[in-house]
Amino acid sequence: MADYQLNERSLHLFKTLVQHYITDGQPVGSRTLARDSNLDLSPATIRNVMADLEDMGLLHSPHTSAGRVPTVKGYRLFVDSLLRVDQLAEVEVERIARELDSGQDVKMLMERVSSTLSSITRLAGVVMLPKPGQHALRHIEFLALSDNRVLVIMVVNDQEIQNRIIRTARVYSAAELQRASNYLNELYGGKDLQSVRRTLLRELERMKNDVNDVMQTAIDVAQQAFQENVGAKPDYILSGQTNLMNVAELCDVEKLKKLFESFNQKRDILHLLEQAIHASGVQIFIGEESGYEVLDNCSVVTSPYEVDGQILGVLGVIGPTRMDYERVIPIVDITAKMLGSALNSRN
Amino acid sequence: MADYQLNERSLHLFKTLVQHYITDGQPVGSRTLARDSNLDLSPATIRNVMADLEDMGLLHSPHTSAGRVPTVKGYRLFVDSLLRVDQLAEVEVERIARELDSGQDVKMLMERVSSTLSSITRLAGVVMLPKPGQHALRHIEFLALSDNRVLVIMVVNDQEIQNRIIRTARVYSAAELQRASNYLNELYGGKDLQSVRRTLLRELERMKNDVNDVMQTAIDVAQQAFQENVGAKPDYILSGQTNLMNVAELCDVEKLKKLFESFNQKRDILHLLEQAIHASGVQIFIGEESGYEVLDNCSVVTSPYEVDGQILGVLGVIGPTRMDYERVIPIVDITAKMLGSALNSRN
DNA sequence: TTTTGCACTCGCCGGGGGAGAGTGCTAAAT
DNA sequence: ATTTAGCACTCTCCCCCGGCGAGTGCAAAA
Repeated sequence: MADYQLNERSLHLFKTLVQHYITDGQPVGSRTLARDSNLDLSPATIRNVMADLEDMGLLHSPHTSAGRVPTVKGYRLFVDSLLRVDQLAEVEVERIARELDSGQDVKMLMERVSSTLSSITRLAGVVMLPKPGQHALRHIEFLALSDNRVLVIMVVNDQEIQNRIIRTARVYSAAELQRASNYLNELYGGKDLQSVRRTLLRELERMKNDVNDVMQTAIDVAQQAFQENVGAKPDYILSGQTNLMNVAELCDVEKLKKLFESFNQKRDILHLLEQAIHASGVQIFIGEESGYEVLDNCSVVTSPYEVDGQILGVLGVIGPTRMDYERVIPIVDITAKMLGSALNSRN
Repeated sequence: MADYQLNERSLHLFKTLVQHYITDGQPVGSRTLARDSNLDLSPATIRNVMADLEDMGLLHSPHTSAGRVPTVKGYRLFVDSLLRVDQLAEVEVERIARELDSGQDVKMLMERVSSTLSSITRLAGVVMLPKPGQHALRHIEFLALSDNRVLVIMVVNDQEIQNRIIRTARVYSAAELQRASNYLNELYGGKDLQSVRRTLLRELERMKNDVNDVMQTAIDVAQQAFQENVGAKPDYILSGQTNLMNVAELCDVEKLKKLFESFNQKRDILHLLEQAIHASGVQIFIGEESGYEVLDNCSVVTSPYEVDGQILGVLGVIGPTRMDYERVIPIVDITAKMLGSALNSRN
């Protein structure tokens, strides 16, 4: 068994083949490739090269007499070594910037990003919300409602607002609540939510009965307010699923159904995104590589977004394995950077 | 042309046919109907009856030699006159109650309702959020953020919280904002948001320069806070779209795509729901009756939900025309009532 | 090393034909 | 007068077949 080598020519042919396949979706044969490659070679020669590439596991024939199609390994090689990523056209950059510019709160901004990604790439866009543990408590406020209910408003990171309504054991007066919130703001302003919670619990334990009224109220109420759901689990926003229906490979209703169900269940996608958050820069999961069978025939292109070097979350798109990487990659890249600076500028 | 009459027998046969078609999805022929009707008639007789029903426009043959299928008019007759709606089993009522019971805020509750509807009926559930104009301002609060930004928190109807961040021309101190909110709460607490807005604008016009500091601040800030988006347009929540993929009639990817796109664009669905909100009790839109072509082959079963006789919104399910009305109708009905009382109990 | 020539393999597509389901009509039965 | 039986007919669905086109692999020539 000769150990095959990838010379310039075969690489060029391979790259041409992949590009052709990405735009067409059809297996590409030797004649077509001979025409497209600008190499002035006969189909027969091309066939020999293709046979070698197939032996190397980069190509694959759906059946005896159809052209060749890239394998997962082939895509890997393509995106890792062959792809040259174009600079994004100025127009597109501006378009992204424009779409992102007006945003009320963070969640809305994220929705914006997701739908922008999906409409520009014509794939499904996904954005994972900033992961928890990064939330610094900026301000907390209590508001008495009727029936022992208290509205808690927390401003975190100076940009995100969380509300919850809690039920309390007894009625608190507006003044009591005011004092409690003053107390908490003073003591814990700027601290991380998780640690606030831990500290509060410890405090409560240590002081038991031996506390003054203000603190008693504060701890009582705050304890409930921070319970569990603090900075809720990271979630994601998905847009443009309909775009996936245009993709021939996914036109099988059964497959599509599975995919959508997995979107609903969130688990698989979330795992994948969590994996992606640790790497920096654009990352590409090709087909089965993701390890989630629902994502067979799909690739996921992600990039984390960050503020002040702190990675807050990850965004990207989901599409067919044969998506137009040359276009998608810079879009995801730029979008992540712009989201980062958008988040930055509002601090 | 004899004017056909619907005697007991033909009605019974018609009803049986519709029920059969609803469970099977297959055109039903004379032999099948003869077996199912318990009438001890031969297929030939049935055929005569069916021919009459077809002449009346209640049935329709997909082609010469397939059985019959109900027309839209047929469905109308069926749901209006023939359907006897079963009491919902105790178990199911409890299930709905259980699914609805824990709910933090209103939006979450609505999401809950929508997904409950969809999982119980195995169709797509939809809930329109309370329409605007019903919002009584309970409390308003301002919180200074950095960079001339102010967080506005409004509690409306004592249950729903709205946040927005506004940018102000100059920096306001916490004390100023406090006074402004006191002022607004005092003057406008309990009033409808829309009318608050109108009054404010008038006020502003009349007083121009001749106002004291507190009022100036209050009006300045409040004006922005109430701008446009007050009580945002009514929106809706949709769950369980995947269920629609199970429905044979909708398995055509093109059709499904259109439907989903219309869900995303919201317009059509929203119009329909707005129509439904004016009627009381369960309402059923069958196929093309809705007037929206995307909803061809679909029916929409809705019911408004109300608190204290005040209709707040509407909920329902979307499914294939041949959905199981006998089951779906009481479910929608009960759910609307339960949502009403759930909303009531939190006041 | 590349090309030409050739036999071979598949998938796709359209036509043909049988099976099955269901109809409408007519004539007989009740 | 209504219901039934009989029958010819129609239409869909499905399977099978064969031709066509695209593409391959191999061997021999350039």
